[in-house]
Amino acid sequence: MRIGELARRAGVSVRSLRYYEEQGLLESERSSSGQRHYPEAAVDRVILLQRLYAGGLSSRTIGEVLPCVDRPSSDTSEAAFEMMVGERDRLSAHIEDLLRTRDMLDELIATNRRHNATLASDSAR
Amino acid sequence: MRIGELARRAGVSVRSLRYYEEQGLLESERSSSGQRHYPEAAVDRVILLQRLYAGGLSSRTIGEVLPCVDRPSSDTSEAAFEMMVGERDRLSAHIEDLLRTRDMLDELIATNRRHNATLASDSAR
DNA sequence: CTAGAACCTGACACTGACGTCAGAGGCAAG
DNA sequence: CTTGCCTCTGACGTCAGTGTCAGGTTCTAG
Repeated sequence: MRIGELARRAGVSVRSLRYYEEQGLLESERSSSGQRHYPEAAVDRVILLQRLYAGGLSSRTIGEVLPCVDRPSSDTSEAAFEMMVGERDRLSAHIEDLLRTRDMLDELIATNRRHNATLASDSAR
Repeated sequence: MRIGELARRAGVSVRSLRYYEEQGLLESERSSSGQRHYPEAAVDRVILLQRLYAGGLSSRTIGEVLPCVDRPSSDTSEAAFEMMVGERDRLSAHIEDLLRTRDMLDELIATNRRHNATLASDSAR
């Protein structure tokens, strides 16, 4: 398929796909006229990339981790595996932090609700 | 206290504090010579700001939400309260997304471990 | 054949919370 | 008074993924 279809099916912009290729994260075959062509599998690949980006991994980090995805065997660099584990831990810590922030927001919301309820019952008298 | 001490105690840079003030998120009294002075409470205020930033809120959004923190009563704009609830929901969705990403990473890690274990036992024969 | 959609490369714009530097003034200790 | 550290304003730099525009080529439907 060509880049436009891939973009639609993976839910990203054409610009992003070209960027991923530039970063070495997505391959394409070129037709004689220079247009990119992708296999079916590219859709899942792009979705995978999106998920890693969503996890806060940078292009560089994704590039260093991808070998573990493409060839999950011990000939895959040990460093890539360690990197992946490290990113998982970083992500876990980040999630914990976000949970704390959400808890704080929940407390603020509850406090506001209480105040409003109090004022409402006051004015109802 | 002056800006340097506040920065140290709240664990942020001096630059950030000035930025927060510029964004209307942090007040300071100025000495006759123009230096900023802060009360004790500023430490907690800055930590609160950091937590909101950590939650992915922008300066503008934080500014719109702060009234709920400073004056949690119904004279606080309804919009500010809605905004806070909206941000909580956005944050929840974001956390869910990160959890999915972490699950994916865990699967990848498990797959790699299995392959390595397999190869190790093969080579042991 | 032709119009229009899709594609190409290259490059600059953007966002936002800062880092960093310059040049100048402020303040406590010796 | 001076040394050295802190602070001030103002302004430009950064990063990274993506938007967007320009100017040109290619594909496809009719």
